[in-house]
Amino acid sequence: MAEESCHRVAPVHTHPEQVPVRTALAALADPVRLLIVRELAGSPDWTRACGSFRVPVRKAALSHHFQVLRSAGLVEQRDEGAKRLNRLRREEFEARFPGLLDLVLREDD
Amino acid sequence: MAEESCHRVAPVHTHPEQVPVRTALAALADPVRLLIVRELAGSPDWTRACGSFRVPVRKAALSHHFQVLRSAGLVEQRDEGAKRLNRLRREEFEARFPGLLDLVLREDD
DNA sequence: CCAGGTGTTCGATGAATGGCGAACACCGAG
DNA sequence: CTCGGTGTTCGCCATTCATCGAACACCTGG
Repeated sequence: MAEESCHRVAPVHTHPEQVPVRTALAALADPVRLLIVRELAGSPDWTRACGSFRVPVRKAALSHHFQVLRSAGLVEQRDEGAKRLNRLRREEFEARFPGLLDLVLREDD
Repeated sequence: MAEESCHRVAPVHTHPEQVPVRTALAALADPVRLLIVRELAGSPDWTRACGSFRVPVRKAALSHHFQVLRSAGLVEQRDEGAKRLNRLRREEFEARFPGLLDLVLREDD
């Protein structure tokens, strides 16, 4: 019945199309998540593991933030060996919330 | 020294230009405030008093939400007799956060 | 197989947020 | 002036949220 071999449980994703506006706004309203999204926007897809971001929180909190970002349709994750690589869902998110991503990326604040 | 006559203290406003993105996003991420903004968007300027909105909270909470909306540069208020009339700061907010207002107004969710 | 690195999950905790009623302040109508 | 309506402020309470350390699971390199 198993689709693939005996790998660890894949992360649960939500497609931007299914995301309510409030969820997207709330996800982007947090300082740490904003850091992650911006840093991720400046890196090629699938080049950043979760632990590679320069954020002022520890692993547990970081893991929680990635859960929120997945639920908001902002981040996609894939397991690569021991690491979990990330990708910003630019196109899909832009299609669902036009201009929103640009808005938070073009900020210094 | 008084600018006008002996009126009650005017509400404190923040211009959208001075509003950090996080503040704007957080303000719009609340269900009640979203109701207010949407209802306000469907009414002409200065035609809606605070108490005239169909929201599921009482006066005290409502007053709090308007405080948040003012701080986020979303709403402007003016005293007219005993009532406090409201206006959605469409132009200014749009200039500061292009597309954001349209995004939350074009939603059914 | 073992060790080290990566990430998740599980309570616990403290802070922030949103809600309420009550009390107060202000205005216009009578 | 008194009253009813409008809105703010003040405690107080409940819920949510971000954070942590510790324990666990998984993968890779030796």
